[in-house]
Amino acid sequence: MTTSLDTIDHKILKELLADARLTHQELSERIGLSPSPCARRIRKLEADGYITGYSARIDEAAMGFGVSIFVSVKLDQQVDNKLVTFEQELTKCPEVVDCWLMTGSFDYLLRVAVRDLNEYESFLTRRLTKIRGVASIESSIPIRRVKYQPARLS
Amino acid sequence: MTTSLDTIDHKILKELLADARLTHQELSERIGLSPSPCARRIRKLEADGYITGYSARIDEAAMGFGVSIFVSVKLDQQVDNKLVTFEQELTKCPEVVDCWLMTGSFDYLLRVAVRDLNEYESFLTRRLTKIRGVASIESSIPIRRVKYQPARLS
DNA sequence: GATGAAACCTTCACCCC
DNA sequence: GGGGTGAAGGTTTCATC
Repeated sequence: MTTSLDTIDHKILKELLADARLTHQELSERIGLSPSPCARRIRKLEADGYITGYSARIDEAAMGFGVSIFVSVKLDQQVDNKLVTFEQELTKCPEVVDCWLMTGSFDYLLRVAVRDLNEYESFLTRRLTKIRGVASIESSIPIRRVKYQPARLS
Repeated sequence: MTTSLDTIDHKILKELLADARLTHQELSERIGLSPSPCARRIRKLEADGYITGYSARIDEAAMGFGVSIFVSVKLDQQVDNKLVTFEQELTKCPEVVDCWLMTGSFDYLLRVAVRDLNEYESFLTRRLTKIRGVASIESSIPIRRVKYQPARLS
């Protein structure tokens, strides 16, 4: 099923990462191939799981959610049902855009996107601290995103 | 230029966040509109900066970069040229997929995507610690991504 | 916001190396 | 195995209502 990727596949991924709405024709011109093998390769990259979908890039600030906060969360116990409860509740929160289960001194690292610090306060007091098992919370405020790639390619 | 978004615009953004390659026809069926006003609204959302582009979602693990590490970096001084140097060097590193300038006890928060911990070690020793002004580094290893949305919509 | 026609793109069978 | 060609069908676009 899955063979390893060659140079052309890498070029296709790079172009589609930059612009997913490229037509097969334009893509084929950029990588120096005709449209039909191009389309075949894209289908294979999708079937093999290299490409999992396509997303619009949406400007969070334009949407009114220009403030991001990183939140480190510690639970009182790392037992399975506490983790499950926390994750279920958290998945429901639209403010939480990214969440990782961590090793080390904290259990979860979250990125929360909010309108302003008032909205963050109500998220903290009404939602996050209300989840059973949450022992402590530490907030870190970023100034600016310096670099962002949705995924590493090379 | 920018008027606020109505329900239909929100539906369009939601659908394009989930699948950026939807045709205008299919999108119009899902939101209950005909294709051409649908296309007009998309162009307006792009022109007004709500949609900044379209990306393929690429599976980092499939690409061989299945290990993510969060790295907190502190510089010896927060003077402007140290920040500029650090950011320039960092932008060149393919391993660094996400980087934020932070307030508080650390200066930068990075997410690094690597093949394995050996590659991470060589990134640390050969690249990150070689950048002038880096005073200290703390690595945190995630187990699993619990939730991920490229952007908050509501 | 809808309609319809022209231009464009995708797709597939088929051919080639 | 992979890349190219051309024709059929579908999609986008634009003027128009």
